[in-house]
Amino acid sequence: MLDIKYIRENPEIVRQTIRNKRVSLELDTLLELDSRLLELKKSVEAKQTERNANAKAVPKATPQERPTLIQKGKDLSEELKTLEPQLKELEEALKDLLLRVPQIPLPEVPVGLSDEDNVELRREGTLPVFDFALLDHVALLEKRGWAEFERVGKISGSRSYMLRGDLATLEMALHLYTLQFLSARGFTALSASALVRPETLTATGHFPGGEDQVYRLEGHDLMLAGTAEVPVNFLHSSEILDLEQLPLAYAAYSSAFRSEAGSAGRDVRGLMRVHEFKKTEQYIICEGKPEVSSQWFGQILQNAEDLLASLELPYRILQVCTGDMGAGKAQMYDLECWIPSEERYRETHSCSNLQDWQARRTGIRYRDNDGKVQFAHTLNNTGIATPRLLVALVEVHQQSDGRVKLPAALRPYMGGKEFI
RNA sequence: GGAGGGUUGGCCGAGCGGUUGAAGGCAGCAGUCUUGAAAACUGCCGUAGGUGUGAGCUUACCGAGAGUUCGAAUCUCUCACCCUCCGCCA
Repeated sequence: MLDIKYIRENPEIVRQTIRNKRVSLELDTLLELDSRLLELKKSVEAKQTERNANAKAVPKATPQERPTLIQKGKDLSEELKTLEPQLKELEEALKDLLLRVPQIPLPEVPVGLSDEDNVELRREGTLPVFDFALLDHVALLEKRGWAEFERVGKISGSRSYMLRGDLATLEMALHLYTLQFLSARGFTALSASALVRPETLTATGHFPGGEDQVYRLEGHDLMLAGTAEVPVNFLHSSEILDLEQLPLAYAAYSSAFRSEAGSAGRDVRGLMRVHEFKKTEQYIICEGKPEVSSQWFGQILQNAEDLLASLELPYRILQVCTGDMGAGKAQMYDLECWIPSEERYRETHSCSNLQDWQARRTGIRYRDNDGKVQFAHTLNNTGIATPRLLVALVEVHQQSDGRVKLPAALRPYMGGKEFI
């Protein structure tokens, strides 16, 4: 959410952003609604002032004057009963539109229409060379008995899976490793539930717009979040924090649920795109200054890079363009890991700086050194998401005999084994 | 799932249908005193909006929403959450 005052004062910047981010929104409708609301509000408040003054006069009035005052109060109350709902309606309509106004991207963000316009910043790591016929992860997992795919269809339908044996423990090892890795860098580990109220998804910015991506529980006002960003963001909703409490850096492990509506036919096989996965997410709430959040952006990007490097996985970094970045984001980089069987990089991490866009929706504020209440900035980046990362891991580190060589960093978490 | 009790400002806590945006305390800020600090004393000290150069004026908000009333933190209803007991359960 942007400050309505900012929108009033900078309509052209906002208009341009709406265009660049390919958001469907009529800014003029919003501005017109805003001025109508302001006008109506003034007249309602005038009536309210009158009503309050009148009501205050009643107890002081003589018994003779009293009936007149009470009648006047009744009349005012009657008028307000028609005006107030109108006001409320306008307020809600304006809020609906305000929730759709995108965050202004940072100046360096490339303008573009789709993921094709994302800019590759660099590639890291060495691509593996195989002197044998490499297996894709599905073949490898089947060969090693590391997953259930077909049988699971009868349990949970398509895009579901079970990990078996060493791969099941490897998944947990990865998350434990990540949690400890981030804890060592000052993060607070969280094990979060993905079960959330709808308003938490509005607060993050997934709603309005992403409703069809989210599973909802029949008969309950609860949904299954697609990332721990959702519950963690709402942890501090409506709070006014002390400056000393910031930054809050969380490493949050949770299940993540995605309906994958609209991606039928894509990545239907294997572990690449599933309905339920496990993710350890980096989530930052920091002081609401661009230089502070930008520094954190660099830090959580670095954390992810260091994790991937320690897992000995080649990856590349993409600077995501305006058309592909999501309404709330001021800046976004994707990390993509090399998938040997596909001979291409696939997204495993998404690093975002929302600045105050999310904090405004959520009401995450703090008192600055002057005692003024400010909105915080929030950022998030994947730490590790499985099983997608397992795809890269087993494929890159596979051996000719079907074994997988574990990167040294993971061995302590896998009983010291070098191979599985 | 059943029964009961609760939800008030950063925290604790009072609150009769009218002069309460809310006593009192703590914390915080400023000042007096002091070489300095502490103590003591004095003052300030919720959020969001409108309006005004400004002091200020004004509106909303006492878990959320609706209602009764000239007037609601105070009364009624619905919901959410918290606590206690019972049941069930990992």
